[in-house]
Order: sequence, then C-alpha cells, then structure tokens
Amino acid sequence: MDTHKTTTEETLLGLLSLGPMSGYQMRNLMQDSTANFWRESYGRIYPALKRMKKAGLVELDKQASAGPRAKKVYRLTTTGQKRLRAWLGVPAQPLPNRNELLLKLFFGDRATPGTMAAQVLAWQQSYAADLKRYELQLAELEATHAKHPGLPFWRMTLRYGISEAIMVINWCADTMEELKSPPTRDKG
Amino acid sequence: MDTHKTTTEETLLGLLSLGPMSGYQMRNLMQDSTANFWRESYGRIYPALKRMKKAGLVELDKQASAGPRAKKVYRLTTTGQKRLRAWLGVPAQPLPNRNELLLKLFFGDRATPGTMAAQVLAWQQSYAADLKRYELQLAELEATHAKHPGLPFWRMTLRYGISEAIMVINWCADTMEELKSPPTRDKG
DNA sequence: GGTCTCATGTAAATAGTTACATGATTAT
DNA sequence: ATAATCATGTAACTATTTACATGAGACC
Repeated sequence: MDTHKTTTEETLLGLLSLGPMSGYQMRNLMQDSTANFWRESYGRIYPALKRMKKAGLVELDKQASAGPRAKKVYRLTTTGQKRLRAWLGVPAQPLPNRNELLLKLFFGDRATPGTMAAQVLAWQQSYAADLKRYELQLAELEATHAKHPGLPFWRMTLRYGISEAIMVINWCADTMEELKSPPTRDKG
Repeated sequence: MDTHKTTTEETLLGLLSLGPMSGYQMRNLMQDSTANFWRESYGRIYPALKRMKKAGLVELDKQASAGPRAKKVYRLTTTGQKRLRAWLGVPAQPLPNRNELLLKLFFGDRATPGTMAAQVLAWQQSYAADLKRYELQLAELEATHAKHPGLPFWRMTLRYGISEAIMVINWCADTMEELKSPPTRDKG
C-alpha cells in the first residue's frame, strides 16, 4: 500500500515553500537545518513527491534534461500552499521518545560502582558538544540569513536545542553529584 | 529472521533483576515506571522471552498450571545477570528524536498570524500537565519505596522528566514573548 | 576519458505497534 | 455462571532506513 499517515508530505511542502527544489536538495537542506528535530530519508522523499504530484500539491518546474534520471525540480501549487497552511494549524503532538541513558540508570543499582557515573559523564560531554555546535549554527544563521522572514522562527528552534543541552548538562552535573554520595544502603 | 539488535532483551533482564515475573507483569511495570523514556509492546516482549530462555538468559520459575496459556513466571539465570551488568557498562547512545512542534515552528513564517502562538501555548500546557504528573509520581515513589536500593536511581530518572518539563515550559514562555513582538519585516 | 558529486528510484531489511484469537483466574 | 481481568501468543500492518542500481553533469 502507498497510503502513509506521516508528516513526510507536509514536511516537503514546507521545504518547497522556501523555493523550488529537487528531492535531493530537500534532503540536504534538512540535514543542514531540521536534522536535530526532523529527518526524512530518500526512501520516503521520492515516493512522497510522486504521490504529491499526483495529488496536485506540487508540480514540476521546467526540466533541464529529460533522461530517466534527470533532475526534477518541484514547485508548490496553490493547493499545496493551502495544505501547508492548514497543517501548520493542526495542534502538534508530542511524540513518545526513548532515552537509553535513563533506561540504564533505572537499573543503576544492578551495576558495578562507577559504571553509572561514567555513563552520565559521557552523556554530559556529548551534550556539551551539541551545545557548542548549536551556538556555532546560531551565529552562522544570524550572519547568512539576517534578512530572511524565516529567521526568527529558525532561531527559536535552535534556541530550543540550546536550552535542552543546557538542561541536560545541568542534570548530569546534579546526578553525578548524587552518585558520589553514599547510597541509602549499608553495604555497597 | 528472529535476531533483533534492539535493547528489548536487556530491558527485560533489567526488569527481572527486580524479581521474577511474567511478560504481562513486565509490560505493566514498564507502564508505571519507565513509560516516559522506554516502552515495549507484547509483540516484542513475548518473542524476546522465548529467545532469552533458549539462550539461557532466563528460566521458568515453577509454574502453577500447565495449559497452553498458563502464566509463565521468568527468573534471571547467572548468565542473564552477567549480561545485564555488561550491558549497563556499554555507553548509552543518544537516539535521534522527532519534535513536531519544532518542525511546524521552522515553517512558522508561512502560517497565519496567531497560529504559532497557539501551538506553543498548547505545548506549554501539555508539559505543565506532565510536570504535575511527575511531581505526584515522585512523591508516591518516595513514600512507597523508601527503602529500596533502586530508589535513588528511579528518582534520578524522574528528576530528568521534571527538569525537561520545566525547560520546555520556560522555552515556550520565551518563544511566545518573541512571537508577540513584531517580526523583522515591513509588512505583517 | 576518469572521477567526483549530484541525482532518482526501488527492493529489501529492519523496527515496532496493534488487533486479534485464545485461555486461565478471580471476584461477585 | 458470568463478567472482569489477567495472561500468552502471533499475524498483519505500519513505519522507516539502508543498500543498491543507475545515470547525469561538472571539472580536470
């Protein structure tokens, strides 16, 4: 079957609202922008574009060549624009996430001493690296898209990542502190 | 094929380390404890237990009855305990998460005025409810498992949820504030 | 003409949930 | 006895990634 209920199509509509582009370019753009909170693979992008064209949400821009593997630049139709706007108004649903560190920590009292402290430290370092990356990304964004109407919104999503990273780093610090203090049991 | 690379088996080992129980009970226990950061469905639990028994990681406790649908209480073997301990030491990997609010916000400048503010407000309210729930859970945990050696670890996972909720609530407040101020463009 | 990157597309593998079929146990 | 709940198990469905096959265009 080819009927998906996912947001892939709407995501692609959103990307096309920034200007006509090909499926390949959409994937690259996502890797440079939404990768931290949304990703789509070729295996979903190309079939989605096919469906969307059939449904009249997108259309082909003039093509340069015509071979079986020629680059296809898509563009939003009016229907597509309407659909995007409608979707933006549908309340976003929090998705159930998984966290492997918390899972291991939940069983922490079964681990040998020091194991969990090492886990939390590594986790903290990983988020510290993320934080650095987000801050670079933010500076670059301000510099290269200073005039773009999307900038305030892109900034908000980056600030989310920054807030999250800071939260995790602080939680790791607190947690490591507590892991140092002797647990509430007689024998270690 | 029946060879999974997921952490389902290790999760079940962890649960069994708290005491012998059935697959059904494992599911219930997860819903009351790890649901916020880890979940497993029957469709994964039962096949996993079968494999684990075959691999000698778990064994059956004495069964009350013997019908084809009799309750099966599993118990960790020494091999299973070792495997659990080993897994707890393997560095936890951050999993790529999705966030539908951030995705919509990324395309926020295509939305009609007020749309994004409404989205962010609803998100904030959803996390405020989570926060309340976590705080209740924490109080209940302290009361009912005061002496359990796992308590400090369970508390850490709950405090993560609390920190995250507070972070999101604050980010929503900041974001709504910024959405109010006129964006950097000449025409609204 | 070679090689690198851009580019499309699909098949197969992997991951995970949900719905259903069935039966056992417990409380009323 | 009957209903609710506890319980096992699997098939079908949904979701998603990865690997592969293919080819076009640009640059050297």
